[in-house]
Amino acid sequence: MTEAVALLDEAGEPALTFRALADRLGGGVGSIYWYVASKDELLDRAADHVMGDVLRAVDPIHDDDPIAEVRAIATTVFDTVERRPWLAAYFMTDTEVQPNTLQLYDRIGRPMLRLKLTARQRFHAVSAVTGFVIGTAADLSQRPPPEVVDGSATRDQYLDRIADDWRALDAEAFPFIHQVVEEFATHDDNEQFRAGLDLLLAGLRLQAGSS
Amino acid sequence: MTEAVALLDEAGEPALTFRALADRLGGGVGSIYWYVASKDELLDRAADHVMGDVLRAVDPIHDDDPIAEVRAIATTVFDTVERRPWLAAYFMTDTEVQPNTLQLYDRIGRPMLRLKLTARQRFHAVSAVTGFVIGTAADLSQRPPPEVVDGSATRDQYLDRIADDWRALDAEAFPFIHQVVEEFATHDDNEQFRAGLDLLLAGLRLQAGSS
DNA sequence: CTATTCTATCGAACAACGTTCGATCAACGA
DNA sequence: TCGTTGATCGAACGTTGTTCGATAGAATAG
Repeated sequence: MTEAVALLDEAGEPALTFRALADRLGGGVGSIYWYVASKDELLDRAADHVMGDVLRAVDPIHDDDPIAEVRAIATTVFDTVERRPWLAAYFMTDTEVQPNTLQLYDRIGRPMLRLKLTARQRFHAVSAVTGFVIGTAADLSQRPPPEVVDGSATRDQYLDRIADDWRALDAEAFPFIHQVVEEFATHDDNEQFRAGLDLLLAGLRLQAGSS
Repeated sequence: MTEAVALLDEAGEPALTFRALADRLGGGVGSIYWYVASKDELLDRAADHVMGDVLRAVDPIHDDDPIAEVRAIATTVFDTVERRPWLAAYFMTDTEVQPNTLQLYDRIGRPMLRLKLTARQRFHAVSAVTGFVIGTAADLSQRPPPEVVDGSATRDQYLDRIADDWRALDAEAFPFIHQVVEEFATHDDNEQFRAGLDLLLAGLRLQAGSS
């Protein structure tokens, strides 16, 4: 059932309509409502289904350095979410129908137990990591512009156009953008995520060291 | 025009429909389409309108310590976005119709110019901060559950119920959750955000110091 | 064996939404 | 006076999520 959902969102988020799903399953529209109560719950369950895969992919990860282990897990989560823009909005929205997500949350926090931190610090650290991973993924793989969807331009062309717009800005009114526009034009999403994550984890390491 | 929009989303996001907005403005439905091309653009512009307020609120902020200045700006942005769950999804989605957002982006990066970093490091740092702020705000002020919307339960009651569910989990299968559930039950969103932001900024300070 | 409940399916119908479109009207310059 | 332009309006269209009663087989009870 949710297998068919996972297949459908590979063809874009707004393509997942109750009627399209019913057709794909060879059933009626109303039947789906026997299994889920609403579309929100459908997407909650679909998101949790994906997190089940992440959970399995993350299972063998181990590192003697707790922070390195968190980093490896976070990177795996990011790679998965970044490929599925719809996922970010339904991550951890209803833990009652998302058991896999709950397990993943615990999995991220487990290495932190080996760090010398207070319970509160640990809670804040894990929340910060998940927030950063999901937030950055949502930010980077944001709703693609119409001209990319209809195929009249590639994603690279779109980004190049933005870079050109930025270059045309006044250097005195926008000193920072003026300086980093070339970085923006040549940036790589994954590298950008890892750089931010490393900043966060460096701060965490500092905190764990000076307890 | 967008003033009316800013008023309407105070009454919830899905309440902003073209018909409701037209009624509020005392005009026709079609008239709105003379000013905006689609609902996406309407929300893009509404988001940018709010960012204009943020920009003004942030203007007088100055601190000799660049990182402290970034912290103050980020906190202001967070406070604004957290109060408006719909905002996160439309932050920096189309800079062509969001001049204020573009200015704000530059404003966040400007103190970083005083840090000893490479252009690439600066770009990554600002992206990390904005991603963290927006992502965490979206995560914390996520779509409220139905029972809170219809007033049959308060937000605190809802969180208490989740905490109870978490307490009922097996301590061996969920060691981390078991340890932090009390922190979750008594947590404060703002404190949680600031703790994560401070981790991120501590990492940044480390990087700037060891250049 | 029969009657009754439960599980599961189905699609017509409803209300609400974003969007399109042609009609309309005032203002203005030629 | 006429045609052009800026601006407004609401009826209409297609799609969406959701509700509902009808239906039929399986299981269970008497």
